[in-house]
Amino acid sequence: MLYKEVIRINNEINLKDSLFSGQSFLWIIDTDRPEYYVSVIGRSPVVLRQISDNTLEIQSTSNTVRNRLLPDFISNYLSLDIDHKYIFSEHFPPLYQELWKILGDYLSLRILRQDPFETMISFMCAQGIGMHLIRKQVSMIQQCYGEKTFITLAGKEIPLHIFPTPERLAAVDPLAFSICTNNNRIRASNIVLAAQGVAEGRINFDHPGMRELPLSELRNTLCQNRGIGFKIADCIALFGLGRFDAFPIDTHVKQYLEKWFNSTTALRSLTPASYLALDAEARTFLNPDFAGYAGHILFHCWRKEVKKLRSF
DNA sequence: CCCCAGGCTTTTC
DNA sequence: GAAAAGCATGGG
Repeated sequence: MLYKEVIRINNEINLKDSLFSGQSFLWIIDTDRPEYYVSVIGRSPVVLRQISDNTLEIQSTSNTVRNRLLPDFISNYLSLDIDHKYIFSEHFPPLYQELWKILGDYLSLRILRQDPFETMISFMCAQGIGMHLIRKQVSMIQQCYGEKTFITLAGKEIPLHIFPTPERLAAVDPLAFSICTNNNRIRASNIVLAAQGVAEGRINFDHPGMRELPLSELRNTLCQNRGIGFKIADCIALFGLGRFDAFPIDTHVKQYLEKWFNSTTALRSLTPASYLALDAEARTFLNPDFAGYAGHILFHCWRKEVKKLRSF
């Protein structure tokens, strides 16, 4: 049965940039109806469309999530509970006036609260390669190992794949799986090991405290797994565990820290030591509780406005 | 041909 | 300790 509703929100949102800024790699656009964005959240196929700055149309044909709860479900996913005024402190705009003007168009970017397992695997695919290759890997994992389902949109059935469960990925042959990891066998093996960790309960994202641990402890815990370093650990925390204080530092973040914030630390090569130094530095001009939320807005703005990247 | 992409691990000084 | 090489592929 089709369920459709319009939800109104307090803040503005840029839905497309929020979904396609590279925090989730799983949203697709139906070429016949490019204004509709389709994906599976949890195990529920969902369709979203932006109606105005602060209204969205949401659709679902699934009863996995009780449909009457869908608005709350979507609100949580899009972090609509987070007010814009928390993200940057009041001291920020006067200190960085030029940057603040450019950032204006990007403040409506929302961070998604995604599934932690999906987030972990997606960002393990993101080592030293371009965004399109990352997206290719994640969608191949979905299509090769994910359960197939459908969403009905305007009478047309669109096929979709649910992201595979930890148990499914735990059971695959790493060598065969490497066709999904850009032929990188080490990465394939690391992902299978991580999936086994989740399937066997050694990695437990539902563990009480996982979302309250001090950031350094959480990061060190996640880094126990092969293929996960500081950056990927922080991405899992930020996008998968709703830890908006986690501040992942990659090549782009390093670049904008130098150019926009005159960080001399950012001139050094990115090592564990300089990573921690940059992390501490960023918290002096970003609100520490929302450093990663702000960081993702800066990241997306940097890539689009300065690097002129079209595909993201 | 080069260098760079949402890095991490191993080896070498 | 810090630096360098290896991993893999596509695009500028």
